[in-house]
Amino acid sequence: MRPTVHDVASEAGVSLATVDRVLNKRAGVRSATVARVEAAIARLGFVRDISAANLAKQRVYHLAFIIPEGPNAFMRGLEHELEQLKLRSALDRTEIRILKVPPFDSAALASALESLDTSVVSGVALVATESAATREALARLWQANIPIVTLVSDMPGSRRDHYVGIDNVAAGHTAARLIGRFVGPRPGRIALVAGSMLVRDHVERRMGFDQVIRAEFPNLHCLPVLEGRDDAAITGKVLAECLAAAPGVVALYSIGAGNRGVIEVLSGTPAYRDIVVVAHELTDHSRKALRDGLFDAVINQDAGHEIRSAIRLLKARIDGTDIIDGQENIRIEIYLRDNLP
Amino acid sequence: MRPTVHDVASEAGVSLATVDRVLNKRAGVRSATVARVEAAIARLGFVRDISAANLAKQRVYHLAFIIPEGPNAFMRGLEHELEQLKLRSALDRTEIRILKVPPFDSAALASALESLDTSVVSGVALVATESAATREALARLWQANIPIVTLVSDMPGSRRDHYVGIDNVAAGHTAARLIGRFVGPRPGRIALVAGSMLVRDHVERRMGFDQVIRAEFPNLHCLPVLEGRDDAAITGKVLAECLAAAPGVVALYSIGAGNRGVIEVLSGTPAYRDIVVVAHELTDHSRKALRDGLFDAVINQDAGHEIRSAIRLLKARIDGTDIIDGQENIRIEIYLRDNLP
DNA sequence: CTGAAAGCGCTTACAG
DNA sequence: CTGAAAGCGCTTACAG
Repeated sequence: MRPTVHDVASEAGVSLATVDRVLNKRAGVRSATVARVEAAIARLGFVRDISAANLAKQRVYHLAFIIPEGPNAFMRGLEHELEQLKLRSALDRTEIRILKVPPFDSAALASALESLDTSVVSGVALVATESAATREALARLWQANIPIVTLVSDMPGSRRDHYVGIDNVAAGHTAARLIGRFVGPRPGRIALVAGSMLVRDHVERRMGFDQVIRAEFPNLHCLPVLEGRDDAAITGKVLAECLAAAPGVVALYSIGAGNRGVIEVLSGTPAYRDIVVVAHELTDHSRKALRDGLFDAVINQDAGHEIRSAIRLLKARIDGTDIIDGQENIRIEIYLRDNLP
Repeated sequence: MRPTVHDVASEAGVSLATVDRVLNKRAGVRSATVARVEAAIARLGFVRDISAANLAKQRVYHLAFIIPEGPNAFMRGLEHELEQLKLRSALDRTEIRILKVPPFDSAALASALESLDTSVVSGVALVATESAATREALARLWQANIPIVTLVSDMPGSRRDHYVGIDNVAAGHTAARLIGRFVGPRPGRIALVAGSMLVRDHVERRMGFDQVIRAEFPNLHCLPVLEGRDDAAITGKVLAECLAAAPGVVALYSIGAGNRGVIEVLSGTPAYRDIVVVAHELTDHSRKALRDGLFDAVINQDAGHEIRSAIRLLKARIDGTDIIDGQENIRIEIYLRDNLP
């Protein structure tokens, strides 16, 4: 049998209340007593039963998720996963609150962060948009000892405990190799369509893509990046113009969330059907494009996994427990039409 | 506040013990009383707190994992994940027992299953090898109402609750498309190296591979399957003979666990370096081959995910709780040198 | 600075 | 067939 607080108490010759004080690092215990209890804990190899503690405490984890509003299908996917979990959240004493903010708007993000009541919220996950205001808002939470996790889009150097998402430079490398290998030795140009070059993940993917194309596929050449603002209409327009103007485009890398616009343009013109296309994020549209042979590969990060991982990470920091690294590592998933989940 | 057993008891006008009897479907309650309690549960929307129940019960989950012994790196990976979890298993009231059996030996598997004490074990996961004896052994467990999960290798039609692993036909499709696209339009032959054509997963991968090559890549032609018994020396020998005898091999599909033998042969002869290679399972050897450019892609299933999923599925059946489908879906992962985890 | 007692939401003998 | 009381491993007022 595992030792319990009772065992520790009698081993240390103190009461349960005192063991509890030491266990939870509460003030007001003589240091000699603390030492006695800690020695007993070590001797017995005591590990506290978190679910019993949570039961006694009637602990509820109040987690806030801040994600961009708008039509971005991937963000809606994250929201959908959150909603699913909310339905069963009472089961695990978890209260999830979703705050939606305008996309690409760091001021709105900062004020959402400022609106959080640090006496209520026990952990925060956010899709980051960088700015000084965001940084300061995070610093406030940090000072209140509230665990913070960035989701999908990171903010290195800020007060966050973890980043839950993929390595976007490596994702760019991956896209480049797929395109380079699928196109083969023939020469040609590559069209790049991003949402905005102000967003860190798009910049990183593009950078990674460029590196591998330059270094390993000298037959290919990248055109300047088109910015479609993750909007189908704008994306379609700029892409159509680009393809009409630039001959010899053999491949296309869709960096952001503008897949619907890309699909419309490509499926509208028979001559474009041979273009090798690699896009990001598995959605209804990109799945269909993959099945129809319009897209050749889709690079994905699993929204469900990311949400569950963010929750596990926040709870682990709240409880002071360990995590399993492999479980929290978000993979750069490659999908062809054959291995769709 | 969520309703508790106390609320249900007073709502139904019975005692806690009676609520508990109804909740756990224990016999010896008048059906009128059962109805009253069930009505109260429905009216209140009561959902029982499993961790409180487990605390009161002092429940321990006794899970048995049966996996093949021997040098197969993937199986050793599964075992490693299990050992990692055992270190922290006391934390979640889970006792994991690993039984190792000779590979490809259904008689040994069956007797391992027969050795399990149904009064102790609460759930079983096994890497299946098909046979009548295995089937009967599983039927015994099924009769004792013990949840069963097949791992990595399935046994359709047997008494198992779930299969935790990939769709191997789809994995074969995926390998075929990668090879077809990477090779491009030039004609050539494909060497196939499996462990044994008596193992269901290898047969299925091969079948899926063949389907896609025939239907979509008429420039390519599959050679007869070589059987290396998942042994480096045997694999190396048969592959070397095959490549020496058959000219025009442009690609190789390593279906089973014989990657070390494949690597030795390919890296030993400069002329073989251009062969497009797709292999299964990420191990130290296959990672290195990918980085060195010897392998072009590796198809993987995540051993850690599979172990965690098997445990979640068994516990859910034991507790009678729901699962999240997306979380238990094992992906056909594609790795290039760029997206290695 | 420390302890005795009650309670978190369940289950389990034991009595009747 | 049903209920009162104690207990699972922890925490929390309240007293001293």
